Amino acid sequence: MSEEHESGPQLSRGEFALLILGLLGRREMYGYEIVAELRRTTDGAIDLPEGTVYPALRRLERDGLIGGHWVEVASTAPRRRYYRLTTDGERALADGRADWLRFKTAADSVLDA
Amino acid sequence: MSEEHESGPQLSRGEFALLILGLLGRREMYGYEIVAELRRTTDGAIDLPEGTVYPALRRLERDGLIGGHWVEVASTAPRRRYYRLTTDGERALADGRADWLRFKTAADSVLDA
DNA sequence: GAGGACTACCTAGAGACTCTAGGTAGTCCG
DNA sequence: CGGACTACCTAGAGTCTCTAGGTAGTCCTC
Repeated sequence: MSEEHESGPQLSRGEFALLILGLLGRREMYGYEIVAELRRTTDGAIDLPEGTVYPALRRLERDGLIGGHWVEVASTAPRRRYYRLTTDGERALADGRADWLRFKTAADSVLDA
Repeated sequence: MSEEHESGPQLSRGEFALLILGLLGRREMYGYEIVAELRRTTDGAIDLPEGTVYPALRRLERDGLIGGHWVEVASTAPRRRYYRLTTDGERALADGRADWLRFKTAADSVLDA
């Protein structure tokens, strides 16, 4: 009673954003690289289309979780927008990791037993 | 080249539907019970509002993954609509479990390392 | 030198899902 | 009578993912 468990939205709402934060927690990366790295790191299990990633990056930047800056690579090649975590982003990543752990355990207990 | 990995939509699109299938893989249940059982089984980590569960049940039934039937409990109490997995539902649950395993491993490799 | 593949970015719009915030209707308790 | 509980339901807003493109330059191959 009065527990008032704040629950709120469960993980899975923007689950992919957490994966992007996870990658950016390692080092700066640019959008195109994130797509490739996600595919490589997960052996192809997670393969987000660019149309999913670029908007997600803009949302994350808009929300102040990541910061981006343009980098000219060569006069010939396309420039890249590199992103890194902000302080808020690091906090969100830590929270997200905890949520993921909880959710994973919970889902396992429903799907396995 | 020609790899053409069919990828398709990742898990997380309708992730909660899989949890419902997981519960129904154990035994017949009705909507209100599913909400409570999900909360109980997961120690409150997953606490779906009824407004999420009832529409999900109707989608699953519409898609032929579960079948429902009304049961009168007592002349006084509200009747319940019990659901059980269909053959297609069992197959979907098996596929979903495999997807979940892949996704879980993949997400861990992004979030941990 | 045309076609294709690759690096990088971008957008619009459709579709699907989750959540909020209710409502119905009866029971039981204080 | 107010509140809590069992069970069901819906409408609408909001958010996200995906499809399906487009831009623009480089490089390789036939």
